[in-house]
Amino acid sequence: MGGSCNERNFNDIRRGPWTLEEDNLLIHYITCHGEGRWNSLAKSSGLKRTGKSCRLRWLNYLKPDIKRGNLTPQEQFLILELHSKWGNRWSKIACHLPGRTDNEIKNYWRTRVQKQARHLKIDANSKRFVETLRRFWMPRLLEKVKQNSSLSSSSPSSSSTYSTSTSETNQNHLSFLQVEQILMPLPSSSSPQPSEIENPNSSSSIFSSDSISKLSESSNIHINPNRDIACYNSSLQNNDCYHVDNNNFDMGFNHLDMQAIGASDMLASEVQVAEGDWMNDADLANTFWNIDELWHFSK
DNA sequence: AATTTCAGCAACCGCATAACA
DNA sequence: CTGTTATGCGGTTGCTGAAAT
Repeated sequence: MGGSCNERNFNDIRRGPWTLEEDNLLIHYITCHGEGRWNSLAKSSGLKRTGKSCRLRWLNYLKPDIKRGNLTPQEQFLILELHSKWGNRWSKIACHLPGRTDNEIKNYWRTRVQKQARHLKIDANSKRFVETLRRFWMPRLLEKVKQNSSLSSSSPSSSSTYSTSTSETNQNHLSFLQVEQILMPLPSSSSPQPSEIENPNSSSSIFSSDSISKLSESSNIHINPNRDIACYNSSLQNNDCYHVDNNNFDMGFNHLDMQAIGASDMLASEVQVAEGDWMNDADLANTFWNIDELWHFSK
């Protein structure tokens, strides 16, 4: 184990950021010989890097199908949902987001999602936080998907967005309808059922076990409009404070007016139904106000 | 304008496990 | 079966650039 350092003088091993020359060397070598056998690749290619380092650079940065740029709302939605199912199984989650690496998803979770949890003063791995995401953040992301979808469909230049599966840029730009299609009807009580949770340490999922792969694969499923989305959209229509920034797919939380949410009886009651334990907590109001702070702290 | 702080991301490290001799 | 090597995964670190002071 860890033979690379034993076999080569430690001083010969380069560390830190990769140079353009190193990248080109690695790309050229893999183009000619294929990937894999990383230790021998590292030696044969002339790179003064460990096999591990070469593998990581290739998989996380140089591989041709790697997608760059901000995560789309669809991708963010998938991450949140899959994480609620599987926890920190980054590579497993990444399997459902073509072109995204486990490292990227992990970074997204740590820098964006956990930041929100910190501001809310909620443990990011807690059921409570997952419920908050489920009630406010994920509907918000779906709303963005919807907005994005309607924009795309109304724009002649992007009319082929969802039919061009080979387009790297648009691979994950599912329409709102497609996202909506994977949503399953909520059970009468939206509290998590133990049988629905693959990871006993994780929290609830509002989706069936295969709905996520359906989302990522964009397959044909009957439409089951989600009650949360409907309620949420309804609340949005009644409040001008909410706005959508279609050019910024970063956390929707940043722009939500939580005073509006806090004033929404519908939302509050929905949450209480869903999560009686913590929402009966006398801290309910404070929680909302903490979320309110969040908007102003974030970004 | 200079300095400090902070967020985001690329890269590294240790461990687990698969593959192989 | 056992030991060794290769690979993959998840946690952590540290660099860089932007924002704040």
